[in-house]
Amino acid sequence: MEEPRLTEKQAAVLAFVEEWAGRHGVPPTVREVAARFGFRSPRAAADHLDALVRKGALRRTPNTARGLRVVAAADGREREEAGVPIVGDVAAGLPILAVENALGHLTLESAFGSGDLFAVRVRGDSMMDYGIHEGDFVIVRKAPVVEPDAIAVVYVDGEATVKKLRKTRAGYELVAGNPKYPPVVITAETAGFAVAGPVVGVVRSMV
Amino acid sequence: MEEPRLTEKQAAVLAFVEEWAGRHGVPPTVREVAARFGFRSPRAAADHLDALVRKGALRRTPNTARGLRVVAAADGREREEAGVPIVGDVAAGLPILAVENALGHLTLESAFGSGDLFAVRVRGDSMMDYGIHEGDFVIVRKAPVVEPDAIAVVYVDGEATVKKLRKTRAGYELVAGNPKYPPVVITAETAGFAVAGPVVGVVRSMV
DNA sequence: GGTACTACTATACAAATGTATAGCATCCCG
DNA sequence: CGGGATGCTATACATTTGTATAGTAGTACC
Repeated sequence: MEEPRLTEKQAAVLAFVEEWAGRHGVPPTVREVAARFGFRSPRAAADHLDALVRKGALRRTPNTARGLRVVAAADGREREEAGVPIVGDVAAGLPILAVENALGHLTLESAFGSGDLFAVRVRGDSMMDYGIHEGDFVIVRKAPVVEPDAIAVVYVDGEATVKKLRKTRAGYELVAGNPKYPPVVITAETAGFAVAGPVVGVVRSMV
Repeated sequence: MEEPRLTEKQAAVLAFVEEWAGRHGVPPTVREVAARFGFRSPRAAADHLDALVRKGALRRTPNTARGLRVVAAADGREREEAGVPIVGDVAAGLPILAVENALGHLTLESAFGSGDLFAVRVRGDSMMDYGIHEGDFVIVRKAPVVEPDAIAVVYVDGEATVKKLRKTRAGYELVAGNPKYPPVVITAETAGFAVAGPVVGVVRSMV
């Protein structure tokens, strides 16, 4: 089954389709391919896609939005162990492309420990200054007490929030990571206050 | 038991989206969801999808064909429960302590897609303004091309860095997320320049 | 009794998107 | 030399598809 070789342009289109699909969860449209390569006509992109189908690298579903499917990966690679390989630091020269050089594998478990964890999604910008943004997942370890000045998820009046927990004589002070929001004072009398646990990590998906 | 984060119907819709995406390579359209459940109006399906988004189980790209993305697997109950349970948003009252009410499970794969990923640890404060801090793990999808203005890992002169990639006529401009660092101009002549791939996520461990 | 959420029907619009038609230019191969 | 593949521009449909508007009904909750 000698598939005809792909031209440079076709390979580039195929790589783009793969990348887009991975990034967005859905393959690109004909016009999105055209836009990426600066084509002024969707026909140009469609031509390439059709060529890739003809050569067996791609499959298309007619009359279907984003009806693309990569059959042959541009660089036949395999999926191995769980997690994501850690290949080094960015800022020091390193041979990233060689996955063999992986320093280890990053998994949620390895990164955050295997305690009693849960995740919540952050809404709002109240923790911006601590690098926690809207849409981030915050990983919390279930625990009734936290260290002083730890960032934690707490319940106040039945509502859950992420805040920096500062211990005071009377109780706690909940400090936001954004000057827009004033601290909240918690005393023994404050109803509906409870500590869910410290934030042990943040996961942000930018896909 | 009457605190199910997802209703039965919503869970069914989520499961269908997952299944369809697996079988067809692309997520279903609103109307395809409607057809599956016998809805006579696309609105009914859209309602469910929106509800799933609101509850954090799904993500949608507006005005985009098949712009669905499953964030939290629906079948975490009966299959392997890898990852960390997602229990909701912080800022809305929610019964976090009951893990049974989980919206799904957060794994690196579900969060970042299933491409060819690797992780690197960030050094320095050059991407501070984009919420990427020293010590963070940056998740990168191996790809030779990235979208305009994407944050990506690139090699310059054998050294790897995270930067915002801005396309220029002559080549690229590498913009740091910190005014302290001036942009780096890349032309065709620049030696040792290569794109590792776009940053698709950030993982920060604060343990 | 009112409000909110779920769960739909029905209709319609506008944007997103695949596809068709018609050319033009280059390059390789027999 | 001629034909085929490549690689495009330009324009125009016809669907496909997301979304908006307007209702109806049941349930839960306070």
